[in-house]
Amino acid sequence: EKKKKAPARSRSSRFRGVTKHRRSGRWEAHIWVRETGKQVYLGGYEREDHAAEAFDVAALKCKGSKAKINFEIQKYEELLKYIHTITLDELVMAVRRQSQGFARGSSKFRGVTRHPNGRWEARIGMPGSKHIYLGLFNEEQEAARAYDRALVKLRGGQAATNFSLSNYNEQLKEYHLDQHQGILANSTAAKSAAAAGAPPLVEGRRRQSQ
DNA sequence: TCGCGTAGAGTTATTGGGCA
DNA sequence: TGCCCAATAACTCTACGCGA
Repeated sequence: EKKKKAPARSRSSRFRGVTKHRRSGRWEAHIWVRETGKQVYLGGYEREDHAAEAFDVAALKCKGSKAKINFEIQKYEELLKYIHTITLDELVMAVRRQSQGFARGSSKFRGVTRHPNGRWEARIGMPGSKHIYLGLFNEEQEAARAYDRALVKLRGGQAATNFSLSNYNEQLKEYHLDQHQGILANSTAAKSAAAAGAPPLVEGRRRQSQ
């Protein structure tokens, strides 16, 4: 659980929905989506006005022509026709693709990077700037699948995989098994048994992991 | 060539100020 | 008072490069 204190706010940009990134110094656009109750990231930009435009487009999709935007609505007349034909998610992805941030990465898959030797390296990030190395692959897709499998094992249904989650039923089962065993291992009974020198409730699993 | 460490950047989650 | 939104901390991903 994160506990933070935010200092007194002062707007970093003259544009609505635009903020300056603390570390990179680049401009980012965000919008609050009432339907989901969540803030949506719209991408990182070199120019403040480009970020403002990204916000405007998303605001027009969310709130229609009544939205409070940074520029004149006439600027988006052509875009408005297109905006109505797609979902908010699609719009957000399209906007992000146009941001500089989306261009990072030599692979089109998450968790996959190109090694200097031309092969594809898969690795998965862990809290505390740690990473799990998953291996080198000749095919980009292979590396992406390796990443997906590892991610599903770690996060289950919450994993943001490259391919459909239905491809990873085995890993999902393993994840649920781990969750269940974790609950057992953390239970009061298990703790008191462990304190008394009793063997763990899930010995088979422990042996497997060693 | 492989495996890994690390810095820097992108993304998400959370907090709290401000306004209706 | 509650919601919207800006700010920012934390997390995650990727590029780069180095040693085995």
